[in-house]
Amino acid sequence: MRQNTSIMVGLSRKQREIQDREAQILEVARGHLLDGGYLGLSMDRIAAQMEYSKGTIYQHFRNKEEILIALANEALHLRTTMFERASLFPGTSRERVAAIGAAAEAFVETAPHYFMVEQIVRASSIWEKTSAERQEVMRMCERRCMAIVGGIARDAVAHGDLSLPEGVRPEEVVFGMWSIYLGAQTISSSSDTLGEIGIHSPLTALRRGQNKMLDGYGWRPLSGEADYDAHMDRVKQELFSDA
Amino acid sequence: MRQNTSIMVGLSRKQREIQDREAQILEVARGHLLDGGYLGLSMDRIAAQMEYSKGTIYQHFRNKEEILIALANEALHLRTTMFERASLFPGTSRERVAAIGAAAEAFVETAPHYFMVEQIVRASSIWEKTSAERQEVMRMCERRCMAIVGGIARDAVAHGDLSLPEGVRPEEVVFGMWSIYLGAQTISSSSDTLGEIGIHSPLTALRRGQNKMLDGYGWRPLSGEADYDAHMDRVKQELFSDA
Amino acid sequence: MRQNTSIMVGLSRKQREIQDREAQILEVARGHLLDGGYLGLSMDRIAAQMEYSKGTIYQHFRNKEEILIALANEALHLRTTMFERASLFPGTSRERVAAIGAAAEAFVETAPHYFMVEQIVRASSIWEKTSAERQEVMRMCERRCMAIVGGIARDAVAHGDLSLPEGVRPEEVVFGMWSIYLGAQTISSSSDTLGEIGIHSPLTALRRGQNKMLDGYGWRPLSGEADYDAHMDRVKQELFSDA
Amino acid sequence: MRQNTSIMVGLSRKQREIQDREAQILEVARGHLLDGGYLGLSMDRIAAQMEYSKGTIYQHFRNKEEILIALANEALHLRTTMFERASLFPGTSRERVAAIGAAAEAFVETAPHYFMVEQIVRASSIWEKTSAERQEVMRMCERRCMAIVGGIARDAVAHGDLSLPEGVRPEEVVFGMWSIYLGAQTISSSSDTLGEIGIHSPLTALRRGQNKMLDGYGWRPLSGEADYDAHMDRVKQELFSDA
DNA sequence: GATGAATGAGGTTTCATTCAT
DNA sequence: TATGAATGAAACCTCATTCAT
Repeated sequence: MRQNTSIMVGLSRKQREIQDREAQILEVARGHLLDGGYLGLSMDRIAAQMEYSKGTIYQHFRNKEEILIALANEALHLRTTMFERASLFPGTSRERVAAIGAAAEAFVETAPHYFMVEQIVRASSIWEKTSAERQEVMRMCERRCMAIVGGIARDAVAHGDLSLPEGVRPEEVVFGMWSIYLGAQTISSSSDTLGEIGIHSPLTALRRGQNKMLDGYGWRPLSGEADYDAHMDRVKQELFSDA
Repeated sequence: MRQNTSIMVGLSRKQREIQDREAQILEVARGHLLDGGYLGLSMDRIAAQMEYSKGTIYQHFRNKEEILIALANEALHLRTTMFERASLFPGTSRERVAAIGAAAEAFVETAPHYFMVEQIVRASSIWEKTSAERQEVMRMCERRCMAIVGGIARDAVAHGDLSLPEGVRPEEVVFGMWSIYLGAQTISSSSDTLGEIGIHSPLTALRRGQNKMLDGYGWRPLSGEADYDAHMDRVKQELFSDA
Repeated sequence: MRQNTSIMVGLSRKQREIQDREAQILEVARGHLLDGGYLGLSMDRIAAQMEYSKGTIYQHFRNKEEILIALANEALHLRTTMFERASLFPGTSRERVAAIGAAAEAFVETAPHYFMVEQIVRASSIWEKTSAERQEVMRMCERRCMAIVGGIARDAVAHGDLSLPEGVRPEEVVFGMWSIYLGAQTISSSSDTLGEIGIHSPLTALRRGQNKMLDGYGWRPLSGEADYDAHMDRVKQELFSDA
Repeated sequence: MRQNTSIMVGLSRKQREIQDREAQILEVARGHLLDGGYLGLSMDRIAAQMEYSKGTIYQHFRNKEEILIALANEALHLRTTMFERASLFPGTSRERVAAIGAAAEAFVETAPHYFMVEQIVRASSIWEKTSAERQEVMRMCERRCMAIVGGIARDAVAHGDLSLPEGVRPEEVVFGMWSIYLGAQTISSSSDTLGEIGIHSPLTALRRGQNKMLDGYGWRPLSGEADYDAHMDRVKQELFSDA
């Protein structure tokens, strides 16, 4: 998360403190966002909790939205990183998409605040106030994620694991995965009565639903049903259990 | 949309006026919500546009959140109604689920504000302020929607159109559909650069993705690929073109 | 000053109170402006002193600048009224311009805050934030003042008291008077060491300077030097001693 | 404009640098003042534009007001210099006063920022915060200007070009000129609708008004009306066209 | 029942100034 | 001597909510 560790080598204590301050602010902001949503995020509150003055906060972030965007950047950064690691997990193309799924699960589980940030940013109409350069970073990350997963799909096509009908682009398959994951995770995180309507294990449901979709597309499956779960749990365990 | 017309039979003129006013308030609120998000919703603004006083608004809704919940109720009500109509569309079980998909599409297309309301309510942490009774209405509607689509899946199982593996409940399939629709519609409505990342027709992608998933589950398909589109467009045309 | 007295007839006590509140706010604002200049004017301070809440102030004036403009309106209103009264003072045309001068003096003496308001408004770059309609009121008053004094000059020309050279419009003479009065009063109110540089009676100097200018233009003079002072003092006494 | 060049002779390089920096600060401040008024002047902004740190600025000027005063000093200095040059222009006493008028015009035209600075300093209630010694410099300059123009008037009296009535001091005539110039220039710079109220050439009006006043005082005139304009334009051309 | 003035906490933002490094 | 992070008071403004008429 502390993405600038390398830059910090060789700085004086004071300089390090300053570098850290930005990260601290974001940490606090993250907390507020988590238990208050967008409205829970307030410069006043951040300053109060940090025991810094409001002015100090403003020296790091020109306005509230910049904080939100910075958090979103961090979120996308983390997601991208996790997707990248997952995409390199050795195995068949089907195992590699599954690994991405595992990464998506791990993302929500280990960094629920970041998932929330993404949701809020998606919903808010804060884009006007935001500096163009930060916006660009966001779009870049989105493209990157798409590229990673899209690349696996293209590999699958190239290796003959997946043969798409005329006029269907690999990105479309990715869109399907993206949708089902986003939808399922949104529902899971916002509904507390899933059990009542018969969904006892959203995670199982999500995994199976997504596998069935890929099966439907004709993506060469693993040998047995249970293999998916085993594989995904292994990916989570090996790649993301520390985070 | 004036969903309570039937309730109003037998009320005095005065009582009808009151009922109407409530509907008017919600109408205005809906507009504000649409072009300003949650922050665009303000009691002052509603009162101003309605040419009623703030006090009057408060006589109908104890606080702002109540308005939001009322809107959410309307939204769910509409969705439920649309799903019900769709579920009655004659045809095979596979045609009937497809009809539900068509209803979900029509819902977003004809009532984007309601879709937005649902999103906002899902994201907000307003639940504490809300009267328990209104919350209950919301849950009821959710259950209802699930029951409708779940019913189709059970029918499919009963008719041998769909045979689920051991341990898989029909609700799980519905959860898959729900996820993919919610995810795809969320992405579509919040990202303006889908084209850039290779998704040129989100609707096509959504329909195919969902169909592939149902195929994957082994739900007896329609005879040809093109049939789905034709069928869904027909459902939208016949059932929801007026809304 | 309380320019809407007539409107207030027939209003309930409560309604009168409300009407008055606006006037009270302006009164307080006037005070702050007087001993703190533009920077001394603050919504918070007004609210504090009035023992009303900030919100209440904002219900009367959308922003700080509106208060300033309202004060400027009052100022111009008063000035216009005083000029009108002066212009009707019976006598020769030369006596009537002199009466205007007397009015200008009386204005600064009896309402120094309003003079200050005019100065501040003239200097500030607040014009963008201001509602167009209020701006128009200001321009109207300016035009009105010019018309009153210009009218006297035209009368003088018509009666043969003043014969202007080819190409000189009566408004030009008014501009001269306006300039000399504005300049002299500005200097007087902002310099506390005039004595040191040899100006022991700015008022005398102003009166004589302006008279000499009108003499220079060939405006038919009063019979003797001392007459001007006597006349102007009389005008001030008779028309403006109460204000 | 760099008024302290002469002072700088004999200083070490270091000392010169410091002197220069002070001048640079003022240059930047002048710009900000011009397009933002008093509120446009901010230590942060100055530091940012100078690429020096705020602390450094504070080493030169104890506070913001000191900067303002320094600018006012520069303004008065320039005005004094211009008046001095004008006062030395050869010719009759009437031509020399006219030359002062020309200088006053040139001042506003070539250094509108300084005119603005004078206005701001005159209006603001910043006097308490200012160091006494700087204030004294300001007063000195004011006295100096008065002395220059007053000297011309005294010369005129001495040469029999002007005979003032009993009890009228030459300074009074100067006060008249000062007033009319300050007033006319203030109006011109702050009113954008002079045309609408019949003042099409404020400069012409100002020149004539002031001439008529001096005529009224009996100051020996030039031979013809047009001579004034010609003379003043010549003074501006010869003495101030470079500035 | 309707009104809308009043409330006042809460929010964002700016800026002159200080001070440890 | 230069720096610029930190300060914190103070400004502007908004808005959900209450309550006397």
